[in-house]
Amino acid sequence: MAKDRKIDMVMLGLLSHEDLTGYDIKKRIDGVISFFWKGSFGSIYPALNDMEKNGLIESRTESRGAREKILYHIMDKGTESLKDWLREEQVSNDLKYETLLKLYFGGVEERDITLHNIELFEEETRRTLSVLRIYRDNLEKVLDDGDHLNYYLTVTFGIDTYEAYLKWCAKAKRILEERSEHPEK
Amino acid sequence: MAKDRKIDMVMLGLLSHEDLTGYDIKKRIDGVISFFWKGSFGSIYPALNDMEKNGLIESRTESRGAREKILYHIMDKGTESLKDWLREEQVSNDLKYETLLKLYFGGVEERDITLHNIELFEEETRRTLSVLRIYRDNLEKVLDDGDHLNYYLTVTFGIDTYEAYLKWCAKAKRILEERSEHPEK
DNA sequence: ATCAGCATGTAAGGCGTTACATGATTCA
DNA sequence: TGAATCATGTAACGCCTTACATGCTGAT
Repeated sequence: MAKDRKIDMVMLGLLSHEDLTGYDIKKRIDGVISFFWKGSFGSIYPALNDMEKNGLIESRTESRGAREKILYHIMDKGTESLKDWLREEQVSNDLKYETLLKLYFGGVEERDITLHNIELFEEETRRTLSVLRIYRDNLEKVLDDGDHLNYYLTVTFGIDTYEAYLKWCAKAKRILEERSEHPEK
Repeated sequence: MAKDRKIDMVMLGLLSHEDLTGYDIKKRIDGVISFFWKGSFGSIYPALNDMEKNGLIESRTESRGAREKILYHIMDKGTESLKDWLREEQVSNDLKYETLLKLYFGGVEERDITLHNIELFEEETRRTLSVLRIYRDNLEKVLDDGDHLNYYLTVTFGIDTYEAYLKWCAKAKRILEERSEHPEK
């Protein structure tokens, strides 16, 4: 029955640094975090309400003109909950690579299709990689701050794995092309 | 409203080679496939029924003694559906790395915790890697067959990225340890 | 005999997405 | 004045997991 909603941890993590609105949280998640975790308004707002009911966070309303916004602040119980999660041994890295599914079952179609799908993946990887490198360059300047080191390591994880993806793409394309030119009987 | 249940494609992909029971499918998914896609009985059996209703697959009952098993066979409509999916440009690679979430927000806890979490990830990666290498060694012997090439490329993707993970782990641990010994005030 | 593995399912519930609904503000 | 962005939410629905329920078979 253990509640297992990781979006709560994402939000507590963000709120441990500053007070934010649901909308702010969404924007933050759409940044670097989206590389390894995603979240929509439909999951953010209900989760914020739940967490407030459970005393993990607290809200206050601020108005600028007629417009109101709801800022959330983390409570001690929220910080504890975040720390407990960090200390849990068990993690689930749930990876759903549709690209690999298509690669694995690509044998039912012509080899060109597989090649094309790899190229699509390659382009997408290249795009993400260039974004991650910008994040890294910015983080490198402020590595002295404790939190920034964590951010930096996370971003380099992304860069290193995406570079490995690109190397694999080159190799896979070469193998597929070789086999197309010199098909075994 | 487009049905987007990828487990259908996994099952059609498996059934495109041989007739299988739901139980067989589960076993296959728990093999190499589990590295990039997962499936439980609770998702497999209902999906098989849906696909039969939609004419993508067909079932027949075989009995051995008093025991019955339901074997599924792919129909032309199923093969077409599989091929259409392979030709679709749009893919979603949905990666949820809880490890990276903990790394990113690890700044609220002591550095030891982050280090420990990296070590847990490293061990897990090492375990998976050794399994993937066994798959690769077996596939290398039968590369002449068309489908095996696809399986081989998929497995090498896993190996290459997992090796990159390990390299990153070593680097990250070194950086964290350096910073702990010579902390910047 | 007993236990692991074969074999098929259902029920409850959690998590999440997309689309919808609403309205204010800012900037070109 | 119109579009983009700020801002908060709900409703419907889809997908999946876990746990439960059941019973056969083969090997030790």
